[in-house]
Amino acid sequence: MENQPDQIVGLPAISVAGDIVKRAGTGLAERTLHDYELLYFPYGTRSLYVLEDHEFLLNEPSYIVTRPGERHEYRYDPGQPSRHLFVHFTFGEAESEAPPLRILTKGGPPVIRSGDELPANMMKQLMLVLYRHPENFRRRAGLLLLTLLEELESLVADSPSDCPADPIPSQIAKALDYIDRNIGSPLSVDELAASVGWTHEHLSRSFVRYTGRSPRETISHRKIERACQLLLHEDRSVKEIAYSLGYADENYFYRVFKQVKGITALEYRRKYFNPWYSELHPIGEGDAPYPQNRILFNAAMLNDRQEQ
DNA sequence: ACTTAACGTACAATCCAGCG
DNA sequence: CGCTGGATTGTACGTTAAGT
Repeated sequence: MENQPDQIVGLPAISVAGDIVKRAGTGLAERTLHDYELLYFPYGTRSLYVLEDHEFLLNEPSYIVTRPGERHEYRYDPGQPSRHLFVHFTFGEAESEAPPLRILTKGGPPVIRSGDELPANMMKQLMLVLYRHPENFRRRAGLLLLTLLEELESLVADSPSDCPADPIPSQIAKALDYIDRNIGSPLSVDELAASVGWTHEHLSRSFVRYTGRSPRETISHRKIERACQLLLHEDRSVKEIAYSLGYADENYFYRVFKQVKGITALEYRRKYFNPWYSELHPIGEGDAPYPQNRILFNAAMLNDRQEQ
C-alpha cells in the first residue's frame, strides 16, 4: 500500500488543535479520552490538573500529556483567565504504534514544567501550520509534533524529579493565592506563613517539597512574571513597575529580574515588542500569527469540506 | 504530622557611587 | 533613565532537637 505524499507511518495524526483562553473559575469536567492530548499552559496560574485523584498546580509554564484511558479534569484559576494551547492526536489504531516515550506511556509523567522557549515556540509553530494548513501540512505538523514530544521527553529525562508530585496541600494553594492577591506588597515568608496558619519553618519545608521552590523564590518569580506582563502591556517605566510590585528599590528589582529571566527588564521589553520575536513567541492577546482563543484545526471538519 | 525553639550561615535587601 | 558594583545590614532558611 502506498502512502499519500503527506503521510508517513509512525507520525502522529492530529485531529483537533487550538489556542483558547478559559474564563476565570471555569473548568473541564472529568473525562477519559480515546486519543492522546498535549496541552501547553504558557503562564503560571492557580489552575489545577486533576489526574486519577492527584492534583497538580499549574503555577508555572507547564505541558500536560494525557494518555488514552486516563481519567482527568481541569479546574481553571478562579482569579484570572487561563490560556492553553492543545492538540489531540493518535498513532494509528493501536497504542502500541506510539513511539517508546515515557511521556506517552500510561502512568508516565503527567505534568512537565518548563519555561524553555524552544518547546513553547514549537507548540505555537504547530498551531500556525495547522491553522494555515499549507502544502503537506499533515506531514509538517506530524513531524513538528513528534519533535516536540521528543523535546518534552528530554525535559523529563533531565528533570531531577520526574516522578508524579504529591498532591498539593490546601495551605500551599492558599499561600500561592495570598501571594497573587498581594503581589504589589513587600511580602515576607512570616506573613505568608501566618496567612495559612503555619510556622514559617513548616511552610518553607512544604513549599520546597511540593513546588520545588522556597517561599522567597516563589514570591520573587511571581513578581517577575507579573513584571513581564506589565512591561509588555503597559508603557510605564521599569522603575514604576518595580515600585508597583512592592520593590522599595528599583536597583534590586533590576537584579532579581535579570537573575530570573537572564536578561534585563528593558531587554525583555524590547525583545518581545520586536515583531520578529513576537511571531515566534507571542505574548498576550492580539499578537499571534493566528487568531487566538479558538479551535484552529479540526480534521473532521476539514475532511467534510474536502469531500464536498 | 505538625509545632516550637535555638543557632549559624547564606543571601536578600538596601544604600551609595558611578557609568553610558 | 537604566543599569552595575561594592559595602553593609537584616533576616530567611536549613538544621537539629524536643515536644504535642
